[in-house]
Amino acid sequence: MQKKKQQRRARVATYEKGQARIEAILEAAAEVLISQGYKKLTLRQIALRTGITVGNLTYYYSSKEALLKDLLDKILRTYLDEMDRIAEASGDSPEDRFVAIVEYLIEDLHTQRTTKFFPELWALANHDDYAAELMENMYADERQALAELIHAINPDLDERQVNHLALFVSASIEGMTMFVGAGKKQEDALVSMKNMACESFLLLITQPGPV
Amino acid sequence: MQKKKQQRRARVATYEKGQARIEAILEAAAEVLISQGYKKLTLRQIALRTGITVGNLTYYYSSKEALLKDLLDKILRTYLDEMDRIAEASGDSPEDRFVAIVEYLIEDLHTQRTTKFFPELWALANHDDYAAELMENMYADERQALAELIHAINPDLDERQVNHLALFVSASIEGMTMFVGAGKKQEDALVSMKNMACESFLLLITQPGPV
DNA sequence: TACAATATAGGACAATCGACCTAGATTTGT
DNA sequence: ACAAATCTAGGTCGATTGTCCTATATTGTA
Repeated sequence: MQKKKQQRRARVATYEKGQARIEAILEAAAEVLISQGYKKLTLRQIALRTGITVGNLTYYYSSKEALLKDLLDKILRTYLDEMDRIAEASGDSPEDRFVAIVEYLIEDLHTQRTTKFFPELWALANHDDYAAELMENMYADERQALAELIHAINPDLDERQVNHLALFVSASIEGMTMFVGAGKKQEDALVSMKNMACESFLLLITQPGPV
Repeated sequence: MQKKKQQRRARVATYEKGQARIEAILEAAAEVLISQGYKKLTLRQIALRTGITVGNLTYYYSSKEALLKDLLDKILRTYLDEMDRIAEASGDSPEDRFVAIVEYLIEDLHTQRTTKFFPELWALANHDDYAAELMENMYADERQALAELIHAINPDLDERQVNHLALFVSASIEGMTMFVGAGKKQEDALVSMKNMACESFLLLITQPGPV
């Protein structure tokens, strides 16, 4: 048996003050991660940004690992929630809804938060099993939403084709992060990318080639 | 005047032994970065893997920053060199050469090295100016090669269209890293992605929509 | 108002990091 | 073969890290 170790997430905060503190801590941690990178995501930086002491921080999170888990959970959940909101709020035709999601995902790239956070997540997932699993689950949800719309657009596609198309769409969009993200040199090409992506994806869905 | 500081790269190694040591150090550093991530890329890990002492390591690299620069230079150069080789070695028609490059880039994803290294590079580029510049230069070279072929395939496209198409192609491929890379859950979809990408890209190039 | 639960501050601790120093071993050119 | 250049080992140093501990302050409740 290897390192068991008491591994609760955040301390159960019963008072309002404690609840608010945990929120503040996670928001401060997100800001540090995004503005300074994972290397500088230290307990002291987080405490400083939250406006509390390290001692107080460790009262809420007994380990950095637990804090990181809550942080990743919180951030990824906001992205999934927002995507669900977009998917439900947009037009009735599957094409409209598909385009709405693709456009949302691409437009979201020109926020500093998204541009900086995801590469950190991908690097983290390289060597952190929990981050890898969380990331995989998030993208699986995203692909599921895309796959349903793709199937509705072209019901002739079999399940494998639909899943692979969703995967291609998702991967293509994520790849834009390093090029048209906030502050990147090609940022002004974001609109072009959006149009190309929509056109290309719809063509691929409605007129699938061999394989 | 801020931190000037003597900033040579590697010590000028005049003996054969020294030259070989530097090569061994950079290879060991690459292995550590890929197998353990940037967080564990410490002078002690690198020295251990090289089979030398930390004192000896700092004789060749007076700072970790200098070592990292040489490491990134070396790795990125190998990718550009390989891409040039592929571009020249493949068929005569621009379509063939375009497809050859796209297929090479995608197939390369199922090596551990590529799958692990690039997310580390992207995260590094988030907060390290040198890494960001080096990365941008590499992708600019890649886009240049793609753009030339795209123009040859469809000479009717204007320069802006060609550049944006090259950007879309490059971004789409990079995005696959997190999904069909070595050890990823969707790795078996790599062949499908390759076919979809080639089909989709060629369609986009030969039948461009508005914008 | 009292008392127990919760929250906070401040510091100590071992471990690890990059950087630096010095003395000795090895290699090369003469 | 010998001196100079190069390479190597081993240790120390201050700074930073996550974690832990104790004393005090604040809060909710009986």
